[in-house]
Amino acid sequence: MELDGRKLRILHAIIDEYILSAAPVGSKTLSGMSDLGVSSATIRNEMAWLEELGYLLSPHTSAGRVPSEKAYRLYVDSMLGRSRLTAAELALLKNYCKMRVHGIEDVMKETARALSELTQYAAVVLLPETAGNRLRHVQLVPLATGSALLITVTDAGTAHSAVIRIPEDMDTEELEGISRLITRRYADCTLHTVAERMVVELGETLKKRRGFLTSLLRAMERSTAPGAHLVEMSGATKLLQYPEYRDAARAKNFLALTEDKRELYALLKRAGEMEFTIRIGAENDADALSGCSVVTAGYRLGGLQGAIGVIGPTRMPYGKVLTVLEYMRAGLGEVLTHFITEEK
Amino acid sequence: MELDGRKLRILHAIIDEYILSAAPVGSKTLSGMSDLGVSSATIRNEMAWLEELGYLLSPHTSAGRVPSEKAYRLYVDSMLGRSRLTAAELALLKNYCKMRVHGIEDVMKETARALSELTQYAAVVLLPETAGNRLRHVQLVPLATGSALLITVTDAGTAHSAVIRIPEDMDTEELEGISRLITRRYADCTLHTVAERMVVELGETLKKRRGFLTSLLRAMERSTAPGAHLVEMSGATKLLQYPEYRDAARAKNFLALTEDKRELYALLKRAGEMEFTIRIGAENDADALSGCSVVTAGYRLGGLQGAIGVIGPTRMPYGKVLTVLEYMRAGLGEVLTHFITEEK
DNA sequence: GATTAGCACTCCGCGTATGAGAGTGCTAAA
DNA sequence: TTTAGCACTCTCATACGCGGAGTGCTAATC
Repeated sequence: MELDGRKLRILHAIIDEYILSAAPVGSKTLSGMSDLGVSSATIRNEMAWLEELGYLLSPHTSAGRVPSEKAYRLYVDSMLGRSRLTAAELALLKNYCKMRVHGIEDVMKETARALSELTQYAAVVLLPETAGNRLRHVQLVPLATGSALLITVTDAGTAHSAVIRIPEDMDTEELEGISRLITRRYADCTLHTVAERMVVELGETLKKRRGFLTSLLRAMERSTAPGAHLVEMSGATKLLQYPEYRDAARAKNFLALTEDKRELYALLKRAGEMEFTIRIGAENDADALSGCSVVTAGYRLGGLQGAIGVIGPTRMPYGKVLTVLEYMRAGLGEVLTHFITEEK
Repeated sequence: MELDGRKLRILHAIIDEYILSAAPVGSKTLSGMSDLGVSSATIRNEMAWLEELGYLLSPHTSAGRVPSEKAYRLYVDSMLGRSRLTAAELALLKNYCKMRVHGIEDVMKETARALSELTQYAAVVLLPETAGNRLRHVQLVPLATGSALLITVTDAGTAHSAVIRIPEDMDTEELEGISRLITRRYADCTLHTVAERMVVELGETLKKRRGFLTSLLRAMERSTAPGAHLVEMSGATKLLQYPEYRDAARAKNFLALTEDKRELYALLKRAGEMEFTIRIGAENDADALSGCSVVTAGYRLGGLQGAIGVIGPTRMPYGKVLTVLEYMRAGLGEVLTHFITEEK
């Protein structure tokens, strides 16, 4: 059942070669290029074993062998060698770290772009969650009669806005007063606490506006709720350059992820709690990701918690991708410093 | 040089048929199905003429004929019949109009989604411009020491935020004071006016903070500047279902638009000033749009001005698409009512 | 003179055949 | 246990032939 050293070395060589060439690898090429020191016939015997054990697949009788998902799993679990970045890649990363920070959305977009550029795969970034976060500021700005813009700022450094209906007789002064009241009273409370207390507590002082407060709270919860807008994706079309996405149906299947990000959100949400995750092929339960691998790195900074990740074919230089993610996470940390509210 | 009535009718029939079938249409099929009342031989003669005049193309000797871009241009200029929407389509539109409005970004996303759903092509929506718009509110919220979140609300009903550096000794009170000062003084001024006057005028009262005011203004201009975030695109992958995008290279070329929206922005920017525009194939100067047609409808609501549009193959039921755009524009108007600040 | 029927011609697409190439599995020898 | 050799299998590229679809031209017809 166990794989002896030579079988492992052969499997390793096959995976490395296949990641490079995307073509089934045969016994002859293998004996020729790697330093295994055995003939092609021996390798053939071992390959037959490896296929028996489920680590290799033959597309057909006389093609070479292709690593199975089980093989990749073994590869990342035990055979993974970290890799170094080239000077060009380091330069790109350095450049990224020096970017001018405008808003957190820009940071996410830039991060996704850079990550995709570095890996040449699709990159995804999960914005820091706001659920457990604290309120910083609330502002109501009148728009038309009967409607106003509600802006909620959390300590994640993000502003969320929503249009809400307001009573017709509510003027600018009153809106300003309510804004100030909420901000004063609940600054630095978690959103959860605000949701629990606000209507009850302020409802007493503002008896007449109780109904309004309720709808205000609903709008606040809705606009700060984690959702699709928290996911940034970049470079999805880069995958079209790889042979595994030549098939139009499969490409379309994958690209559907770009249109509806809820699936991605669910994916990254879980991954955000881990240092690293590598999900290979069918290990992703999303249909659109069949035949894809997803590698993610979670980050946590102050109260912020999010994740960055890369999506590509299962044939992926996992070591390299992990290294890039590691560097990228560090870079993101640097960039995000400005956004984090001081710990008290 | 002129096309007599029969040539026109034949050309019209060819275009209609080609839009339906996506396959070159021959003289025999044409004489069989349409009510031209002439034999295939006559049609052949006319087709030879039409090809001579540049309205038809033959992929090869014995395929049928395909309409040229010149033919589509003639078609939309003079032969276009408006079409009716089906009950299902009207239902979809009605449903769209009843959507719950949260923020203007949601409106744009929803509009693009619905438009793409209705036409089965890629849809784009240009957010109302803010350039000529007026300031409603400015708010500075402290984040970490030395940084704050700047929020600018315009009368387009949108909030723009940006992280800025602030002097270390500036406290919450002062930030609040400056916010209030700017809001009081410049509410309902155009952003242009604010940019011209603010630093000079307030610089006098706040001598010590002149440098800060300058960087504040820069951040305000930057975050409210029209840019890529103003364009919403939906359903780009729908185009993959059409035979003209089977070619992977072409598909990739087109999908690049999803990644970098500046090109789209430029495209829609010009279109926003027109009631309708139809740009066929090479009439779009963007490379990514070769072989595509872009149909747009501009809208203007209160001070807001934007555009909605559809991108698809040149083989497109232009009449139908125009009708959908017309309805959609009306629907968008209804939905946007809440966002428009009252005229004074 | 315009229209049409007829026919030769062209080109594509498809199915079949064929051969080279690559890789395997098995057997027998080292 | 390893290796050399060989027959076998399967794919891929190329070639060939053939039917189908459509055209252009010519001659007959209205």
